[in-house]
Amino acid sequence: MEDILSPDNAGASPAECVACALAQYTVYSPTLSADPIGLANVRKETRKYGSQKTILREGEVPDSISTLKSGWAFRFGRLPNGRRQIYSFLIPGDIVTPESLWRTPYPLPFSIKALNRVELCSFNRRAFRAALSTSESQEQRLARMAQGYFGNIYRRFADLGRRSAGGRLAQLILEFERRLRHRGLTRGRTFDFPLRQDHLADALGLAPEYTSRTLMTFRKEGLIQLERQQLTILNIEALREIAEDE
Amino acid sequence: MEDILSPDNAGASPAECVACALAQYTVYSPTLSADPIGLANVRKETRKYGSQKTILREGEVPDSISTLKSGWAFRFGRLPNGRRQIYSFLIPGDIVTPESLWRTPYPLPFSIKALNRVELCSFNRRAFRAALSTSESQEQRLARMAQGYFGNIYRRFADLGRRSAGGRLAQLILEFERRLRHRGLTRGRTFDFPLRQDHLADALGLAPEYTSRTLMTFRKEGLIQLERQQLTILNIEALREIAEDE
DNA sequence: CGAATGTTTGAGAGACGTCAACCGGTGTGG
DNA sequence: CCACACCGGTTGACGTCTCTCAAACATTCG
Repeated sequence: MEDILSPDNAGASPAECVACALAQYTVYSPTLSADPIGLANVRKETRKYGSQKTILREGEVPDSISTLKSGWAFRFGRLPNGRRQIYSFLIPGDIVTPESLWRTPYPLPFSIKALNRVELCSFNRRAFRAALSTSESQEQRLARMAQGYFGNIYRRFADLGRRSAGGRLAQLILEFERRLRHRGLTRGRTFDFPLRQDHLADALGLAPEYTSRTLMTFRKEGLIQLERQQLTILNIEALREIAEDE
Repeated sequence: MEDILSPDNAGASPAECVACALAQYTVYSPTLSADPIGLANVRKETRKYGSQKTILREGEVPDSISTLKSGWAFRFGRLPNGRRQIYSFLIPGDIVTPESLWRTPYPLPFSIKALNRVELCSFNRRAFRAALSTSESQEQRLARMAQGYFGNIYRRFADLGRRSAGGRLAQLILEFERRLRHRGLTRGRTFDFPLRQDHLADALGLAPEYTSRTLMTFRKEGLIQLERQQLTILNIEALREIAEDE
C-alpha cells in the first residue's frame, strides 16, 4: 500500500505546478494541461540542495521522481583510483532520474550532485508514472524525451572515444545551447553556465589545465565568451564545424 | 488490436524455448519456468544474420523484442567524420534492445550489427512485456538485468574518459569473462572471442595499431592468450590490478 | 593459389598530461 | 578596513601516451 499523498505535501499548493514558468517545457506538460491540478496533488514536497551537495548516491534505489525546478546538477561515477567521470548534466525542467519512469527502479549506477543552488520538486513515483500513462500525446512526449536524453548520452560516449578535445568541448557547448533554448532559458546566444573548469574537465575526460587551454583557444578565436557564469556563443557556425570535426 | 501469434511462428515449436540451453540464464527464465509454453507461444520467428550484417539501424523503432540465441553482436554509433564508436557488445542470451522492455519504444540512438553468425529469437513486444509482468521474482530479475546492463555501459563510459589504453582493455576483457561465465559460456578461463582488433579499437577508443600493441603487451606479460578467436585469461589477478589502474 | 583482409612492427609526430609557478577574486578574521 | 589565505583559473616547460604513416607479415576466402 502506498501513500499517494504524503504529509510533506502540506507546503505545496495545487496551483503551483500550473503557475510554474517551466511547466510548458517539461515532459509532463500534456498531463498538466489536461488535468491542471491532478499532478500537483501527486507532488510530495520540494527540496533544496546547496552547491556540490549530493542529491542521490550511487547504489540508491530512487523511490520518488524529481524534477529540477531551478539550478543544475550532474551525474557522475568515480573510479577506484579516485578519478571522476561526469556522464551528463541536468538543467531546470529535467527529470533527475528518467530511468524511474520505466519499470521497477534499480540501484543507480552513478551519483548525482548539485552544481549550484538547486530546488527539486519530488513526486510519488507510482502516481507520477500512472498520471503519465493516460494520453497518447503524453506517451509521445515521453518517447521523445527518452530519445533526446539517451541520444545525448550516447553522443557524449562517442565523443569521448572518437573526438579531439576541441570537438568534445564544442559539442558540449552546442548541446547546452540547444537544451537550454528549448526550455526558454537563453537570451539570444547567451545563457547561464554554472560549471567550473574541473566539471568541464571531468565531463570531457581532460586534464583541468588542458581544459583551460582549449577554452582559451575558443575565446581567442572569437568562438565564445565566458565570464561570470555567463556563456555567449559568438560564432556558432565555426563552433559547429569544430564539433563536426572539420 | 495486435496479432500475438504472427504467421511466421509456424517454424517455432513451443517446446523449443524450454529445451534451449540458454533458457535458465536469460532474464525471462522465471516466467519460462512458471509457464513453460506461454512464452514460446509469444515467439514470432527466428532470424539469422551473417557476420557484420546490420540487425537494427539507427533511427528505427524496434517493434519486437529479440534475444540472441547464438552469436555475438555490437551496438555502435557513427560520427559525421565517419569514425565509429562501439557502445556495447551482446552475447548469447542477451536481449538485443532491453530498452524496449520499458515503455513506449523510441527511435534507437545507435545501430546494431552481428559480430559473427547470429541467430535471433524474436517475440511480440507487448506480449513479451506482459508475460514478464506477472511474478515478483521476474520483476526482480529484470531490475538486476537493467542494473547490470546499464552499469556496464556507464563503466565503459567512465573508462573512455578516465583510463589508459591498458586499463580499458583489461576492464573489457574482465567484463566479457564475467558475463560469459554467468551464461555458462566459459571453459575454465577460456572463452570464444569473435572480435576483430578493429572492433576492440572502436570499443576502446584507440587506433587499431595501438590496440594491437596493447594486446601484444598483455600477451608478452603472460596476462592473456588469444588465438583463433579463443581468449584465455592466464593471470586474472594481474589483469584486475591493471583494470583498477594500480 | 592469388587477392583481399587483418595483424604486427618501426619510426616519427602530435595531442594531451603533469608539474610548478603565478595571478586574480573572494571571503574571513583581527 | 586591511591582511592574508584559499580557491579557481592561467600559463610555461616538459614528458609521454597514443596516433599516423608505412611496410612487412599472416590469414582467410574465393
